[in-house]
Amino acid sequence: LRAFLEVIEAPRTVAAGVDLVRDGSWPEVSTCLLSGFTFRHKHLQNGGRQILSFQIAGDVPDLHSYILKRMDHNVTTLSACTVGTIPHHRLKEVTEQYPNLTRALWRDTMMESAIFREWLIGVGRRPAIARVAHLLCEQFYRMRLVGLADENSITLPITQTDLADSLGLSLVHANRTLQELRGLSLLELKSKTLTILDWERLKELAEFEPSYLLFDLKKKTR
Amino acid sequence: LRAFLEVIEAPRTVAAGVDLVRDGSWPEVSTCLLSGFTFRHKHLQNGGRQILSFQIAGDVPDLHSYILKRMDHNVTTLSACTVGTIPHHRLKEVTEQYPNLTRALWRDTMMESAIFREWLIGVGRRPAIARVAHLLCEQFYRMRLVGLADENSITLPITQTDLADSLGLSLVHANRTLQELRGLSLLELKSKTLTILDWERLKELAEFEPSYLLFDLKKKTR
DNA sequence: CGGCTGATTGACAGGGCTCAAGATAAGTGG
DNA sequence: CCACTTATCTTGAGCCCTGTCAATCAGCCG
Repeated sequence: LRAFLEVIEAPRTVAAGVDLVRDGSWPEVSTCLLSGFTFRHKHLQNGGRQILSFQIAGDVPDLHSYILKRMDHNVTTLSACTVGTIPHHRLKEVTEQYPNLTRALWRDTMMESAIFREWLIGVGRRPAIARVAHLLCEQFYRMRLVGLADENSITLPITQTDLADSLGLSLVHANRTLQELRGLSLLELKSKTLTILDWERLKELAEFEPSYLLFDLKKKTR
Repeated sequence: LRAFLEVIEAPRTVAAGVDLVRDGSWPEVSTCLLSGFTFRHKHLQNGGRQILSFQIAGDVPDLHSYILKRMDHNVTTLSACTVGTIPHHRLKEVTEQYPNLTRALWRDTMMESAIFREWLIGVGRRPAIARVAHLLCEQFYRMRLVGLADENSITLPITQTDLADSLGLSLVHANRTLQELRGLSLLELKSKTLTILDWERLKELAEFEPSYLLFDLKKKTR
């Protein structure tokens, strides 16, 4: 871990809405997100956009450019962020030296893969309300895991447009679905803050089963 | 690579429709698919099923149980298969010894991740016909890459039910969409064989851009 | 020749989309 | 701190893509 921290160069701040990496590019460095939010997304020919995932502090949103070389989507800041740069050649050095570090990064890739699978399940088979609920559960849970949550709320600078583009919904429908969740007194999402009002019922509605976010823990929390 | 092949134990044949690994289990071994087809999938409470990906010869469908320990979905044979077993402890030995092998496996994980992203884009933002077309393009292309394709056809033992569950469609709609593609003379899918009739038009309809399936190739084929 | 699994069809309903305006909130320059 | 601009959020209306329900056909196998 120490070795990994060593290869992070030059932390800098970036404003919201800035592309960190572009679709189709061949980066020589990866980026470690130290604070703030970023998201991956891709634009389609028909003008649509699909958001693929959100990253929080500690994530390396474009780690895969180290392995796959070519970016197949964009990474953009959702809020103002602090990011550090990791040159690929340095990454190569430390991963060859520390197999444990490699395994940790690989695990990170695996967990992200698990999140993709969960999203796919949602977009493919869950009705809109469960989809929205699930995404918000996931976000809350992940941030709680790394200590970025208050008792029952998190900072979440996601607009309804972003939500819609993440879940394969239209903006209008995302809005109405959110209103429905609000009407059920399950949660509140306004001014960049998500507040969970009834975790148990929300979890049930979303069919949220957080084990995919945990690593090697036979015991589940909450 | 040689080291990797060494750790594959006891190849055996498995009939179609058999679960290789179950959701929620904690396997001690992974499986290498030597011939045939498998797929990952997960069942939902409401009776629905989402297929997450298909594997072909050479893939390790449950590699991630080595890293994440717990399976968060099932892996089932789609056809009769030959599979080899890889004990996790052996995998640990060789990956610690050969960083290049680790990188190759990691890359495999990354590429699968890229495929998940592509599926997510499809299910989230593409209309049914493009979704079906895209999946079939992908399957054809991948099999061609590893030499499992004829000039313009591949063996593909996918039922329409499977197709529907992969793409977040209903069986009925999958059927009609397939008929539409057939009507456009773009492809043919019957008796476990997919035949591409007009690759260019199909590719265009699907917005299929195969670069996400390639590794470190600046030049694209076809 | 029954018994299955898989493919098709028809009819009908509904969840979610599109179009089009407004209403709010947030951000900015002066 | 205000006027103005822009981003976000809401609403209403109408329709269409896709789902559900229910049968009917077709192919394969013992």
